[in-house]
Amino acid sequence: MDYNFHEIEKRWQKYWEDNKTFKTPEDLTNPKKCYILDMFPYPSGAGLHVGHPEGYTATDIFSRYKRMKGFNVLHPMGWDAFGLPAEQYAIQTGTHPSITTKNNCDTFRRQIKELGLSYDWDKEINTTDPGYFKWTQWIFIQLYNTWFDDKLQRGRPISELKLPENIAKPGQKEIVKYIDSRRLAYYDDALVWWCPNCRIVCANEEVLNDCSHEKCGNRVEKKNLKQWMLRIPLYAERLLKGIDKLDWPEGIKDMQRNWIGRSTGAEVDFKIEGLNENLTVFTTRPDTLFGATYMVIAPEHPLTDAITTHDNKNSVNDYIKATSLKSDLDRTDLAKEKTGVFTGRYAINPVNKKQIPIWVADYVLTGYGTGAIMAVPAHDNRDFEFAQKFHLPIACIQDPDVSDSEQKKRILEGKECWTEDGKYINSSNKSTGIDINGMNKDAGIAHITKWLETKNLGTAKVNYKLRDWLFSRQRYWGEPFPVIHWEDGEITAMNENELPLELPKLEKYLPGESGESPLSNSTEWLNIADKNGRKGRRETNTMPQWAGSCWYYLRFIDPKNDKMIFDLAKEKYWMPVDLYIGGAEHAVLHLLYSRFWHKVLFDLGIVSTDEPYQRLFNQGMILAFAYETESGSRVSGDLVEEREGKYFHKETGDEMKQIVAKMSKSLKNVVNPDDVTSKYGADSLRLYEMFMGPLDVTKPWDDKGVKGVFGFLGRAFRFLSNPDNITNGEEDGTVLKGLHQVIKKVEGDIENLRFNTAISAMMIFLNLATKKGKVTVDTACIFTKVLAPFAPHMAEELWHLLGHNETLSYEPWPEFNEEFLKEDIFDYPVSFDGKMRFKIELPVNLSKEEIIKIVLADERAKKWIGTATPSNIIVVPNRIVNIVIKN
RNA sequence: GCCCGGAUGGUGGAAUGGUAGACACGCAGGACUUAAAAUCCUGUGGCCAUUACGGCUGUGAGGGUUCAAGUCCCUCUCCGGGUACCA
Repeated sequence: MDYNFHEIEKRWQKYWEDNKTFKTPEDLTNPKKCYILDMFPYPSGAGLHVGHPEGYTATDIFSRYKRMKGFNVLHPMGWDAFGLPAEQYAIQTGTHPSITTKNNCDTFRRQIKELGLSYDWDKEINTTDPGYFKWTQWIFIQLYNTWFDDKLQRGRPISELKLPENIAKPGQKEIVKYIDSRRLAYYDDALVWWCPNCRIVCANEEVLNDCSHEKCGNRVEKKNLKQWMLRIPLYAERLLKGIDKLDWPEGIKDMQRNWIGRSTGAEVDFKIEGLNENLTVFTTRPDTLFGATYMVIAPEHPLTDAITTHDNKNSVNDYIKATSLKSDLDRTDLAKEKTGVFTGRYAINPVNKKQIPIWVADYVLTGYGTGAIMAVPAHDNRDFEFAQKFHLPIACIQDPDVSDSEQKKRILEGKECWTEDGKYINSSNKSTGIDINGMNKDAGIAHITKWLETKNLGTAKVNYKLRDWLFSRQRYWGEPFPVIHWEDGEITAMNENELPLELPKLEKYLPGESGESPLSNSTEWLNIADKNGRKGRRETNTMPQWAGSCWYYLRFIDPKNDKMIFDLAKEKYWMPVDLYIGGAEHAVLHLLYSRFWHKVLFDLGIVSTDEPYQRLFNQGMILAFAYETESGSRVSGDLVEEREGKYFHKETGDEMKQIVAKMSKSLKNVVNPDDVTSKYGADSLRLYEMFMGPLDVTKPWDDKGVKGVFGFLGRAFRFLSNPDNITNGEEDGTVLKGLHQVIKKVEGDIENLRFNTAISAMMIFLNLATKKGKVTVDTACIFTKVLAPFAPHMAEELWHLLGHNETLSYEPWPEFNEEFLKEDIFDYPVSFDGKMRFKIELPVNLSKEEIIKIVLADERAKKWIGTATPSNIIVVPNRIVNIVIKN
């Protein structure tokens, strides 16, 4: 029978839909549950990309396999549908983003259904649906009403926050200020990039190196806007510790650890000459205080103005202005030369009372530590570079552990920087009574930190790179904040029963005059009054796209619940997510934000687990072939033709080099899954994407490769659908062995997400079976079940042809029998000095001595040994024999 | 600069420290066909032989550990991704 995939796939997709085959079980008593989650897509206007089905197929195989293993499976899909493109389309055409979004979701849903993915469509969610974002807003209110108890290391309701006496006395204003300073969500000024031409706030990535806006080319500037911020650093320690328990790729765990960036050190107070203020720095190397020869503060440091002396005001102000125009990329480029200006003022180094100058430089950032550093040029590369440029003193205080005497001399003279360990020198002072000379780094750090603490000059301190999360956007197409700004300055969160706060319909989607979002144009929506006539204004910022994706996995559990965020019993049953697959681009931001929200919800008793995603896997990007000329310029794919394995430019005739690059419109190398399914079918697309290589590596798409798996599916179908090939009675020994090998291999590979080798094992079995020409009904049924998670449409069809009336989606997964896998004979490779020379078949149960005896008696062994005497013979049972001759 | 990956035939890739190149693509030859497509069969890392189911060589480069290294360790080169000069 021909492999008519069009007909087969259509029929079974309809069957699954009509019968709701993949409906999530309601029975919560089955102890075996598996929650399998994809990173839900942003439904872009371009439709599905071949990158989407890669992860979706992987989770689908896993889901189908787990159902056959008797698990209750939750496998949902939805849309992360707030976002910029729909808003920009609205600005251009006036089409409401909800219309664009709906159309895009319809396309995505159709395309996904055509891939035969076993989602429970009753669980579909959409982040732009008021029934969904009602609860996103609700979570925001929870964050707003939560503070972090440092002692207990957990979030607690704001009502449980005790007021210190000195706060309670002065009055209501002080109390509000104090409480606001402890909330996880707060409202404050923050700097953002602003394009005066487009009247719009720009993301970092939209700002080019020369500070121009990539869309219009005009110069952008920094602007202070009121923004909502989330205090994620309070959870830094919890987020860091939680990583250890997770079954995630080590590389991703490392990236999260580095992002949180815990470092231990000390805060040290420096007296400022002529000011009644201290300059506090954070340092990981308090041991190098004796080498601190100057200080640097960030241009934005709150004391910059006070510190700068009259004579230096102009140069410092000019410098601050210049810095504000630099892009982050510019400022953080290490290759760029260091810049800075002297403030005219000095601080006093607490360990030796020496006067050291205070400079302003943009290599010190205001967001990290205290925004000020003590500079130790002899032992820090950046400080060294800066000191050399501005001729600041360099004092070496460590005798370096180097053998090269020339290098040692240079370091001791302050002509080279030394950042490794060494015994301290020049590190004692009689008046302060401190002496660490002769000590090594660890002892030095401990000693000085203790000294600072006893003298009240500093404290041991843990610092994190993780910064407060800027949580608002000046956009229309996002979740409105459920808060009201009252005319008297009070900010209140809306009541739960007033949610959701929906977006108003607008005539125009252009942003407001002063950088406010388009929502500021909707006066009717914007202005409200309370029952006492107090006037208030709604928040015009909206939430970032992260908001909806931070918690969507929770809503999938109970998406239609309009009374609660979800049913608690259902949450308890399904959480945590057992397998989460998506792109590595979310390694830090989404996954960290989401863990943060989850931990807050856990602290508030809303969710039952401390972590949301137990097992995570990142799929690799799918690239495509592209072509470039000898000089390296890339050429659109439709201008290139292949002749005899080489590639030529259609117009110039030049030979082109085939390279691998990201799919892009400009290279015309985007592969559309619809084209593949119409030509080869969904099962072939699924199988190819899994057969291309390991799931986690980036790999190039090759249309020719689809033919390979298409051929395999065709052979399998033609062989198994032909009754002449299916027999009754006993199965042949080699076929039976091959069958149990493939069951075992596929099972292990699915558990470890190694689908490429699982597919190759199935190919090997099919090659074996077709060579034999006949298999029994049992064998055919078992192989069909093994194939089912990968090529579900064809498997259902074969299952039906083999005489079954029900779907095989819930048929028990076949069990392999070790008995059939046992070997009597092993073909030993015999190697000499590690090089394999010949093979010899031996019974598996021979002793090492017997094996040596037989091997040495073999003519081929005699030839290789010659006149030499083997010095050693290694026998690894059922693996190898190695005869050592040399020496 | 720093962090995380990676480098194996013409191509995608396989290989618990134990036979390098499974499986597939491509290519070559053959069968079927008037022909082509489809399908099936055979071969296929390179070099030397082809009298031998012979030899030599081979996993980015160079060292090391080991009876044995694609795999472990060190140094280097190149490529991909991330990036916030983190004091």
